[in-house]
Formats: sequence, structure tokens, C-alpha cells
Amino acid sequence: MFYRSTISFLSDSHSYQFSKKEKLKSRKLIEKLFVEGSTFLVFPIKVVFLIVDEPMDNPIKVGVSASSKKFKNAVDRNRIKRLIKEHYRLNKLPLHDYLRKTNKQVAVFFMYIDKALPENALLQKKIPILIDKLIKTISETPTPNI
RNA sequence: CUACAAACUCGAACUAUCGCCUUAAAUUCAUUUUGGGGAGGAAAGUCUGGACAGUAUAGGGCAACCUACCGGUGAAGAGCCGGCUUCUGCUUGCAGAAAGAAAGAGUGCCACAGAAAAUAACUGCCCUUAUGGGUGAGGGUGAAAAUGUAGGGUAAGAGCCUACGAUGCAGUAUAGUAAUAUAAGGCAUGGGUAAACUUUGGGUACUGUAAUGCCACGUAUAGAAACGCCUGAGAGCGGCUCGCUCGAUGUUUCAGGGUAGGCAGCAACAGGUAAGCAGUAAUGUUUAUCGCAGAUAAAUGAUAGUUUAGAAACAGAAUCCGGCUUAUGAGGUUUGUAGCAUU
RNA sequence: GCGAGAGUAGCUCAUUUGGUAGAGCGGUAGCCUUCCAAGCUUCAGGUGGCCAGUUCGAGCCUGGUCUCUCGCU
Repeated sequence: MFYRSTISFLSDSHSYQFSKKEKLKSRKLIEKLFVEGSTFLVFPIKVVFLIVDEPMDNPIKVGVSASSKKFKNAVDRNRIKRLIKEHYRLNKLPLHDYLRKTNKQVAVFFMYIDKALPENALLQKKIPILIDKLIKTISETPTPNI
């Protein structure tokens, strides 16, 4: 019910897509992200992000992870990653609008931290909060010299 | 009938919306649209056997590791099927288990108890007698003590002899493809342990798709040290050694720099399903039919509703197949145990 | 993808070549002290992760299995 109300006043439906281009793939960029990027926490998810000035084919690149030490079964890890991806997909529009306006490029990584499997309702609440905070922190951090 | 346990089987369905990966076609050349396909019985553990690929391959010796009844099956196996032998259990003719070659090659070990745990000693018995000789019957402990019982025999005794048995060995005859079984005689009888070392027979190159091949991008034809340039550094025969082969702007080490993109490998075969036939079975074969994941920070999801059953277990492919092992909800089948009811 | 190690009392660890498993800390009870601590004495606590096998006998030998830890690429 939550998503239907949102959809009704959107003109372009394909903006909910979460395709290959939006995924964080380059091994180089990931290494750079974890060395230079800054972090904050919205329990149970830790966010690592970095403002990138090199040209990319999409203004935002996103990666997701869950620790294999805490979740031994691959099924559980897959489920966590799928849930986070799904809720990011449904709530990402404000972030995209912001990036388009300010002409910035960002690489982001979500890490699930809790020890137990997440409840879907909790993530539904937390991820909009998380994205608001992300927009805030991006606007506060000074852009590297271009 | 109910409950529990074990084995086998099976591994939810439908609708709507938003999404993911791949493929074909069309359309534009930023894409978009339409259609097709999209995890498992264990994908898991990595315990095993192969395929495939690369490197290597004159050979001998030693070491290391694996393996060990017979036949069949299969690409192969520490797999599977059938049989033999031995052991265990009780329902006494069934069920289960087996690392099932050798203890007449050698070494080691066998607690406590016991005279003694492997050389045969001690005690005892007998004959002679300060001694010497014969003997292994009795010693009741132990998981294990000279093959058991009866008779003869003797100074006392003993497979020393005989009868009926026990165990082992080699050959003969019969049955069986064979392991082996049965039969009549022959020979032998001082223990166990090889999942102690060992011996015997048979066998074993190493590394794994992040293998490997090609393309693109990019840096440093730069620096230091050691050894060597045929009187030979070093490399290979991946444990060692002998021996052999290769070997020159070379080899090794240190410090540092660059890249970390794409294509192939990569999804059609020891294939799946169904039926028939052969075989005790594992399995093989014939016909019909199907095309059935292919990523690279890594695709199957979310939400709402309906149904089985009110909220579905164990669990996620990463080169591919065969087997083994372990996990597993509800339902179904079979077997066993207990209880209740009826005859 | 590949290949190593560990599991013993509540905790930290011993246990030689197979013969009925111990130490320290902790716990119980008592003594000492006006009381507490320290000290002394005493007692309890283990089917050796689990399941099989070999053996007369397994913590130890062998196989399987479960859990944990570590390494290489």
C-alpha cells in the first residue's frame, strides 16, 4: 500500500529501476571508497560514501554487503542484500533529484551490521531516514577541488 | 485406530503491481518495445572417482602414500549389485557387521592377578643319593597358559601309542566362472597383537577453470647486490640420490613501478523424461519426446490477496559429470515398538 | 577453489609411546578471627564434542560426523 500511493503521482515509472549501471562494480573504486570515504551509522546499516570527480556513466554507484562471519548461510546473506536493495530502489528518488540538481557524483556502500536477520518492517522505516541523512551529509562535506 | 522411531518418496499453486540476469527479433543508434528462459535434492561438506587444460616425461635405486575374499557393473572409484568366509544377535534360519593378505622372516608390547605372559624358570613328581639325571601330568590367576576326552603305557610322566573329536596346511576327487564347499586319506599342533613397526602382492608424475589461449591498455631498454659466460652460474626429471638432458646482453635475490578491462574456455551431453526388452540385481539397450541457469562485488526478489494447512523445512549454481556423507516442514508408502478396541 | 589445526571439571590448561584422569583459579563445609580478608583442612564436580570400529581393555589407535580457529590463491 505504501508504494502504490507514491507511484500514482510519478510521471516516469522507469526511475524505480536498479540496473547494472547503478551498481558499484569496479574493484579500484571500491578500494578507494574504503580508504578515503567517510562513514555514518543508521542502525542496523552502516553507510560508506565518497564524492567522486572522475567521470562515471551514472551519477551514483551503490554496493551492498552482509558479513559472512555473522551469517554463515549464503541464503541469509542473499536475503539481507536483496531486502536492502529493494528498499533502496523504492526510496532513492529524493537522492537522485538532489544529485541531478547539484551535479555531483557519489559512490555509496551499505553494510548490514546487526547479528540477527532483519525484519522487513524495520528496514521499511529506516531506509528513508538513511537516505535523508545521506543527502544532508553530502551537502555538508566540501567537494574536492574540480 | 492412535502415538513414536527408522528408511524411501515428494520438495506448493494462482492473481495483481514494481523490479533483477540472460537470450532472440524489431526499432532507433544514448535506447525502447515484444517474446522465450532463469537454483537443488542435497546446489552443502570437500570425503572420493573421472572428464578437460597446462607443465613435464631415457632410465635405475631409496623413501613416501594408497590399496588388499570372488564375480559382475561402469569412463572410473575407498562407488554400486550379487555371492563366499568369519563374527554378533536372537525368533534357529533369518537379520546385521567386517581395514576380510602374512604372527613357520624379524623387532616391539601384553597393566593387575598369577609359579610362569613365551627363553622356558619356580614348586612338584620319579630314579639315584653330599650330587647328577628324567619329566612337563598337578599349581586355578587371568582377556589369553603346551589341542580336548577316554584307554594303554611308564620308575614318574608325556601325541609316546590308540580311538573319537578340534584347529591349521598342501595336494587329490566331485560341484561351482571363481572365492569356496563337501568327501576320503596324509602331515602338523608352546598364545595374542599388523586400526604396533614391519613383510608380501598390486598401484601412484604435479597443478587446478583465479587452469589455459588471444586481444587491448600501461610502466622503467630504469636501480642495487651476488654468481657466471663453456675449466659452466643455473634449470628440468617437483621428496632424495645416481645418472641423463638443456644451458649464455644469462640466472637469483632485494627495493620500486604498471595493470587488475574484454573475448574465448562457458553450458549438447558418461543429458533428462516416459514406455518396452535383457538381467536375481547393480546396470545395459531400443523407440518416442524435450532443449533445461550461465553471473563476475556476482541475477530468482519485494508488497498485497486467495488456497492447501493459520505463519512451508533444510537450504543458493560459479568448469562439468558419477558416487559417498550430513541437514530437512507437511503429506504419502513400508517396517518396527507401545497403547486401546473388536473378533 | 585449495589445505592445516583444535575440542578434557564452571574457567585456564596437564595427561609417552593403550591399563579405571590430574593441577591452579572458582564452588561447598569446617577451623582460625569480635567480623572480613589471607591461611589451614575437607568435600563435590568429568559417560574426555558426538557415533561407530579395532583390542581382554580406548582420552590415547582408526573411520565417520558436528562445532570452532587459522592459512594460501
